[in-house]
Amino acid sequence: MDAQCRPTIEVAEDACCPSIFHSLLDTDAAGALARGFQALADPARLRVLSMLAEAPGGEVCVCHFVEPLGKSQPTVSHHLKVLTEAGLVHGERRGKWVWYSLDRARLAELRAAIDA
Amino acid sequence: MDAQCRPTIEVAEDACCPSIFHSLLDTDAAGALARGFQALADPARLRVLSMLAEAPGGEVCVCHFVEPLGKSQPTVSHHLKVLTEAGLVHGERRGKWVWYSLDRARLAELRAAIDA
DNA sequence: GGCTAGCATTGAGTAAGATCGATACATCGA
DNA sequence: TCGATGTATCGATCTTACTCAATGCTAGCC
Repeated sequence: MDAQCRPTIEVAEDACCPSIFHSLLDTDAAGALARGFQALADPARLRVLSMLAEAPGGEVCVCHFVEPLGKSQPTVSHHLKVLTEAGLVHGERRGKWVWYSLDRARLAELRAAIDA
Repeated sequence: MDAQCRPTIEVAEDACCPSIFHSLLDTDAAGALARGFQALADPARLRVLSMLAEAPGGEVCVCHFVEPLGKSQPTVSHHLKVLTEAGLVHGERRGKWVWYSLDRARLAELRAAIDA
């Protein structure tokens, strides 16, 4: 930090102080957002979301994920759990099968956050 | 996989085959997207982006990040490098200082990807 | 009940990421 | 040239995440 280190445009002296940044995105909000993006930060999970977005009926049975993803069944189940805990998808059991669908509202939240 | 496992809405028998999903989001595209979201998946980096978005002049000197983030200088430098390699920011040296600014086009790419 | 099939959980191994102290590099002023 | 300051890199440590084999649980069928 240095008195000569300030934005190139003219601003009030007080405005070039770190304190003005403290309230922009508080630690809790940043953490919550980061957990959401963390759920998107895996190729397999992105492909799961892609499959759900394009699926007829908007839902996909777990058994339909395994072969296209090229991952073991436990690994697929793990990724679906991560997405579920992030609020991005939710599953519903029907007999022997579990069907997953997108939570588009939660996705919209993350998309909106990028604007900030 | 089971013959009785198909979407609840009526579709052609052939449509309920994993092969229709193979081309939705290929492995390379998913990997590139995942790296972008991985860069967003950290509270400190989100706060960096927030500070850049709100800063007068659209740029912030490195020295202005350290105290608000509550991280050591090497850690801040590391996060700025991650953001730079993800194409989300870029830095410019001016004398002793390095100023960082947002790459809003890259951010828009990630935002658009959530729609897919 | 016993069997099979679909899915979730556990445990272990490996890889990747966050953090910081020490240090190197770059720039500026004396 | 030398010292001071801002930033980046290195090395080490610690935590977190991905992956799969083994196992457990649930639902349907005989």
